Amino acid sequence: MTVQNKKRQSWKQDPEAVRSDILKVAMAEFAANGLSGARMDEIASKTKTSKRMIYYYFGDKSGLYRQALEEAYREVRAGEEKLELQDLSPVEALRNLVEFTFDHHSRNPNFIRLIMIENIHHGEYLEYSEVIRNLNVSAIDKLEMIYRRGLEAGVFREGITPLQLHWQISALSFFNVSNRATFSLIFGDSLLKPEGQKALRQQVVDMVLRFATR
Amino acid sequence: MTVQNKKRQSWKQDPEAVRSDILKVAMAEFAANGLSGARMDEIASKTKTSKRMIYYYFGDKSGLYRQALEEAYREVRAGEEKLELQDLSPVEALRNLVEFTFDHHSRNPNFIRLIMIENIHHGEYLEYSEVIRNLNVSAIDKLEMIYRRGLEAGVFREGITPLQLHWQISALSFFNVSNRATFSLIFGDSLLKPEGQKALRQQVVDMVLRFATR
Amino acid sequence: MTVQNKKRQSWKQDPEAVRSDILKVAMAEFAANGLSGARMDEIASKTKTSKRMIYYYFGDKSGLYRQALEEAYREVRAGEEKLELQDLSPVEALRNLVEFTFDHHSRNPNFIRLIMIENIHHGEYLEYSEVIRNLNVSAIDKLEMIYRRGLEAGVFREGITPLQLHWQISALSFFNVSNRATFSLIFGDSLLKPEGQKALRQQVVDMVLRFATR
Amino acid sequence: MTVQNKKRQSWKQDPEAVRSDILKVAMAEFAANGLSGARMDEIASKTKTSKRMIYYYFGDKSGLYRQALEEAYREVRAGEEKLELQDLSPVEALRNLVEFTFDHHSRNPNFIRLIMIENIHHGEYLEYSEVIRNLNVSAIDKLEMIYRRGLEAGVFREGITPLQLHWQISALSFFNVSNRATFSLIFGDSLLKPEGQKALRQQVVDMVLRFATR
DNA sequence: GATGAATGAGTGTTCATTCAT
DNA sequence: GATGAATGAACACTCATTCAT
Repeated sequence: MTVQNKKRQSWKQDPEAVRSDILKVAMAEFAANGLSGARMDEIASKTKTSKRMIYYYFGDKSGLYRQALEEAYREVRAGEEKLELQDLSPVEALRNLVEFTFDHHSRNPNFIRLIMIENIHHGEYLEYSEVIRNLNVSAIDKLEMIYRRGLEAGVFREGITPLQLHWQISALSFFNVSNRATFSLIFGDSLLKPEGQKALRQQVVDMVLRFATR
Repeated sequence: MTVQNKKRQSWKQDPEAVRSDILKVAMAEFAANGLSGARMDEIASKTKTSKRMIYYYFGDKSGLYRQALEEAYREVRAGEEKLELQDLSPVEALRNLVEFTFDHHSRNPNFIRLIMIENIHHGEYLEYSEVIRNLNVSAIDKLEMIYRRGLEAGVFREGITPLQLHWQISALSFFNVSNRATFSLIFGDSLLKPEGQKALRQQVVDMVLRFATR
Repeated sequence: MTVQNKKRQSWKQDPEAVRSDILKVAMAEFAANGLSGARMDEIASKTKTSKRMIYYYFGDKSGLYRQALEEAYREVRAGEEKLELQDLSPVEALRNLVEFTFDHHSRNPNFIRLIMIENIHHGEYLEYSEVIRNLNVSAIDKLEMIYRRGLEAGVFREGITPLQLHWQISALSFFNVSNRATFSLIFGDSLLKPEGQKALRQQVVDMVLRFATR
Repeated sequence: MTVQNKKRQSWKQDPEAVRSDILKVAMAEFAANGLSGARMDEIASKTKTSKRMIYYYFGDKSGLYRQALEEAYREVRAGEEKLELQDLSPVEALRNLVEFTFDHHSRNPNFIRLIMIENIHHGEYLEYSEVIRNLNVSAIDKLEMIYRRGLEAGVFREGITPLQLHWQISALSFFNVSNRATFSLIFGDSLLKPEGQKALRQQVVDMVLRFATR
């Protein structure tokens, strides 16, 4: 029995594993090279299965890309679900949420890159995906609750919406990953080093708290 | 005389105009489709000249992309030069700078998109461009001066570097353009409408000022 | 069923036949026009398959050229293997080898032309081919044996190496094909006509034997 | 006055120098890269003048190539004219002629390469050149005289024509240069080193003399 | 379900040559 | 005569996708 046969056999009769293997590879390739930059041959060769299976399961390149994007959202949001904030004071809950978001984005650069790529494509693939929109309300729900509790406790000021707060936290956390390449080329990598990141993180938290509190 | 002749004749022997025409088209095409997504044929057809001339002046696709990116930086930085802040109080100067950056990014989505694309490519084309790095110190210089004056006047707090301040202003202004597609698909377009943008702009200014002042 | 379908179907799923068909065409085209002179489109159109398959099997033009060159060497050396000399006296064996070489080169002008072309390219494609170097020792081996036997029998003189002998036989046999065009243009085609060739062949044999014998 | 102006001025009003400069560059480029391999831009840039002048003087690429080939023949034949053989014995004269031819080819590899290239092109450019055919009779004339004197003196044997003798001398001298690349790749460079060349030269002379003499 | 072979439309690039000044 | 700019046809090569077994 050849090596190829072995490889083939180990995946036989487990379609879900095949799908998942392909998706994992596709996410990495699309994140690394963009939609038009990624190569189907390259994706196939890094897969445990064959090109035929990609088309079998995902239809075409667009389909694969869209599902890779959905999978990326799913994974990231699954991570967010674990965050427990209800037992904290509003200020502490907000602090935790900001820190978590900052760290989370930082640890998932491929996710950030996929979102960048999707924005380059004007969100046209996200548009046809019913899966994704549902995944994102939770982020707002959490903020909604924290903000309401903070208002009631008199520690947050009025005139801010949870969506705006989410926008600001996202902006500061997203940019930290998305623009690393150009920013460090122009201004050096001092902000990318551990100490630089630690300071930025601290300031981002500080910034949001100062903004939200009275 | 055919249409082609007309087109040809009107540009003959004006190399700078030809170069500039090509660059303008290339910036738009690369911004719209990315590096691998953009088509040389498409760029050429939107040009007043021919594909052959693109190669004559820019060598290859990478060369055209790199110079389009450089040109984008040049144009944007040229806009920034006009900002006059020295006669304003530190707080007003900072407010003006933030407002200007926010508006400027908002008015130049193609510039933002080119930077996103370059980040997707890990900054590898910016890396070989000596032109660009020099263009960006002015942004920091302005902040340096404002921050120092604010410190001396006792209105700004210590422990912040101009580079960090620049990072934060950039993050909030950049994200507002870069992530419009995905953000509005997920959370609706309320923040993109004129009132939404007006509020965000106000909050970004507020955020930075609260962060920098005592 | 269209002509294209017919053509396609008859070759489907027989990779070795496809490869071989391409190589045969490529050898002829490169021999006729040189490396830069040959056209991939022309090669493809003379093939039973498509241009795309050439790239599938051979990578690029250089790869096709290199493998065509290798194949040419292989075919020619395969022909040489059939030569049986061990039962002949040293003089007769040498005579046979010279005659064979002269005739063989004469019957394989495309092989000669490919070698000319490769020399024009400074042997740079042969350099990266491990295949070829191994194919050529047999020619020397044969001469080695003949020469040694001739020395022992006292019919050959000392002071000649098999490699030198091979060089001389090759020179006279190679030039006869390689320089036909210019030589006949300048001096007429008397040496190319059957009688001219017969005389030259006789003289080449004579020359080598006089040189090698006491 | 710019450097370019200077360059231009120095050649003004000297068309023959311009022609000659172009031809020299063209010979080298065609010899190095072949007819289709050579680039008009490359030739022009190595010239002291411009591309326009090449087309002005030589019409097109073919014309330039043909005249470069003619010039190469002219230069080489001019060298041969200097050979004085009438005061030598027939055997010494023949020895000198062989040695001279061997050395001459060895010292003019570009000439050899141009002839190889022209043979690759089936001599089609030489065909249209009246210049060249006249240049080559002298080589035969010399041999004619030597051979006749040798016959009369009883030192050369009958049954050989001067053209055949020229063919043999040419073959051995030409191959020594033309096939260096492939021969040394396959069999090592021992025959190309000074000692190897010295021995070959000696053997070529030996070979021709043994062949021609009784 | 699995694999290498096959496809055609397109994609970036190059070349000899000519034009305008 | 001299020069940089311009041209279009051709050229090598690539890609997502499908077929045969």
